[in-house]
Amino acid sequence: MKELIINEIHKATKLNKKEIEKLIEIPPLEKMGDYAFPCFILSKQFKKSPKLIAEDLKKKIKSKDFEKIESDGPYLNFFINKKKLVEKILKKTQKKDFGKIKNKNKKIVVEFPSPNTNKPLHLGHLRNMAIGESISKISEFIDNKVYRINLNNDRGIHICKSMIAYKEFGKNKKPNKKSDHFVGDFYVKFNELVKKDKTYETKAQELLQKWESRDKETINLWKKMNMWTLDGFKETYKNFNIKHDKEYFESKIYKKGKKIILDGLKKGIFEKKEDGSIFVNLEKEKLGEKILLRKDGTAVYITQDIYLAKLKQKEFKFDKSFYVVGNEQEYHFKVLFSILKKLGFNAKNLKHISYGMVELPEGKMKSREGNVVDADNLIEEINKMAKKELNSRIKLNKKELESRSNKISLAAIKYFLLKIDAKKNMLFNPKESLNFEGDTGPYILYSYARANSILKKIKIKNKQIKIKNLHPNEIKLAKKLSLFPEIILRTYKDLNPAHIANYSYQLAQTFNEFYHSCPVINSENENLRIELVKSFKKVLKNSLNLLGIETLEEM
RNA sequence: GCCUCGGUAACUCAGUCUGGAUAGAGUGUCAGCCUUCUAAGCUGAAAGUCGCAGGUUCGAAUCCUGUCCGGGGCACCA
Repeated sequence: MKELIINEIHKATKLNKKEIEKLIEIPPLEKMGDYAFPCFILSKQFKKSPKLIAEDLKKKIKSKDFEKIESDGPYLNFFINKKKLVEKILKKTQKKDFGKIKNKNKKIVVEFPSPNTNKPLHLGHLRNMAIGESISKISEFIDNKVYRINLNNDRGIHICKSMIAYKEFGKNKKPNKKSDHFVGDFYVKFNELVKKDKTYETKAQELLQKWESRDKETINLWKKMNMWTLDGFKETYKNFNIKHDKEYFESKIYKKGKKIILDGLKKGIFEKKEDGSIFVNLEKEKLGEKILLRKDGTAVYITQDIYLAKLKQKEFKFDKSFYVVGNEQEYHFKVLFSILKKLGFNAKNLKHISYGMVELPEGKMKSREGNVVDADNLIEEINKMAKKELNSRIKLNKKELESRSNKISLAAIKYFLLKIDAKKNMLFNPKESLNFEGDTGPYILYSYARANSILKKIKIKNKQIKIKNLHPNEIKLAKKLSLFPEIILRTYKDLNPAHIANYSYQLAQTFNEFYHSCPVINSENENLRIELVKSFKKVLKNSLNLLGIETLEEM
């Protein structure tokens, strides 16, 4: 359709086709037509006002392929045959691979959420996981092979802090609650202790040294507490529907990478200071100098990340590697990628998927002080809300209630976390953030269930579609459906799931308008509407799937 | 100080990449709609100096410059 318009304008104006394509736009209002060509650009060439040009063009272009062409001020508006359009869209949307971008066939590693193992996961991790999972799903949709991996930050001073508090107050107790929460309580406890008595800071440092010298008692406690935390994480991942293909542990790799640095030194990529420490000069990249090996020869954090990048390359032979990590580490990744580039790595294939913090009305979340929105508690709370809603409308057996409330609550949380542009900080107001009405996950699920409900009630009839008069909301729905591929393209380009989230909502909203204005069963356009509903279900299910959200046939 | 990301309705956010017609949603407020496919819904109303000031352009929320406010970063921490 668009090609036709381009050709006609080309014939009439001699503008080159690519330029015309760029100029053509979709008018803001339905009554202004389906496509518009703004004529401002021609006013110099023809030495006439754009308004007159639009009128002239209208006379010149007389194509039977359009319903009508109108000049509206400086715009030339094209009205295309709606019946043909809707038929075309239906055909397209019902193809199996609608929206897919094929033959990419790349291997992609996605790393998330890489938690510290001294406290349970919080809302920030949920945002991380929602984004990580969605990016993975989108990559898979583009026909890539995706490996989800996780790097556990299971050593270091923060771990020792929880350990100190446990030694002091734990009395060798075993967890009497979800085990990662049990460990996290000691982390909070430590920070209370340190406020009163600064020597605890030193004690933690000493414990870290003991740990590094492989002191048996320390290692055993560390193993025990880490296991508790990791067990807890496993349960949270499961509840949030996250699975990893591989887990890495910082404790196993933190000393590695030394050889890479020494080789780099030999090749002159890195430099040595007088005190013996090795650093990289990134002044050219405006990133300053970065130490890679301490003067005593030990590795720093970035050293292991250099090693891990190489290890991942060896193990997965990836074409692309995504790091889903908060925006406070943007500098770290800039430095990391620059170093890897110097080492001959194809750094273009590495990408930090940066996202903003989740803030509370009172400000930043602080695990240290315990004022965080805990991941498990939140999931449970929202689940309760969903159950209450369900119980108020319908009687269900326990299993079905569990299954539905589970999907609804996860949809609510994931949609809430994904609908906001990943790079932006977002606000979580516990009192009002997660309701089930309006721009929410449950609203979208509801529209899907309604669509299903229609299809359940139809009797099978002849499939031939005869379109009588089209209702504006039928056209609107069809047009919205047809946008799916470009949304996918944009999402993949920006690696930002928010585009799909917003599209899903708009699609659901458009469907609900259609639902109210266009009864399906026994209507004049019944067969057409059935096909529209089918397409809607298909496209919405795909969209939600890309957000890691499961649909419900009934709600 | 330097780097970076934000600032759009009372609140939470789209729209900025790729400039275009009357700047859109949701929440909240107010007013309607359930003997008809699920009211977690729909319709309507009120609500906006698009932080501010310049510039580019026929045209700027969108591009450029400056500036103010807020977040984050600039470790031989992780």
